[in-house]
Amino acid sequence: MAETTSKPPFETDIDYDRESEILKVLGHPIRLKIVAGLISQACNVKKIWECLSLPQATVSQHLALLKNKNIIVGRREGVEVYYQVISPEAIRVVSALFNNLPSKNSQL
Amino acid sequence: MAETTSKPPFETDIDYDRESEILKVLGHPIRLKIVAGLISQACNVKKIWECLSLPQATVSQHLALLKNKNIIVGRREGVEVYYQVISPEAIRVVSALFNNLPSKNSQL
DNA sequence: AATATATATTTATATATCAAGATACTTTGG
DNA sequence: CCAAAGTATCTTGATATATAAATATATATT
Repeated sequence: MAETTSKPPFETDIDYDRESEILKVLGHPIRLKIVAGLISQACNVKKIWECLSLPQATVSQHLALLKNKNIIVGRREGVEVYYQVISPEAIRVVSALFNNLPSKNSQL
Repeated sequence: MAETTSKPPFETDIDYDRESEILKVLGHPIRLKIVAGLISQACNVKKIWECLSLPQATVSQHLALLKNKNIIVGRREGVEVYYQVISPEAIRVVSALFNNLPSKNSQL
């Protein structure tokens, strides 16, 4: 049944909306820094904004976005919230971008 | 000297602006489709917008952006312009995103 | 309950991006 | 030079985004 034409280079059976959404979220220097950092180790919010010398609210907003897009999750430990990256795509992308071996930090 | 403190997870010696810029450019479904397609084979503009069923102007604008950010280059062949991906980072990122072996389509 | 610390949300404003139609440019053939 | 095909740019209105500032919430300790 059909589909005999030579497969064009522009696929249609990939969720480009979701994939590009991940790239878009990572496509901001602050969020990329945050995610790259969180890949190497989970971290609480205060340490993040102190390390990056950014206003707490700014970091919190970016974290909220990353959380809403299911790139990271936070687990509460007392007063603090520790975030970590849970999106395999995000981990692969960031690793590839920085030319790390994808297995190097592999948490999954 | 100095720098004896345990290296924090948030590096500062990486060009996050440029790296995030690449992700941002790729972070749009149309551009991601275009780049993914162009990675597998260089292509002229008309074929691109025909394949994607998009207005020519829309595709041309996205191509212009990709060109300005040095993700792709076009070479003219008569009336047509053939585009191809030249950014190694973009190739790595897209390959990683789609979980391809990075060496699979490797043109470099 | 009151306070201090950590984190989140809301609001306002400036800026950037998007899609698509209209128009202009470039190259080739006549 | 002119017309046609392929491609690029300009424009406009709609939508999304970034950041700061202020405020709100949650938790732990006293």
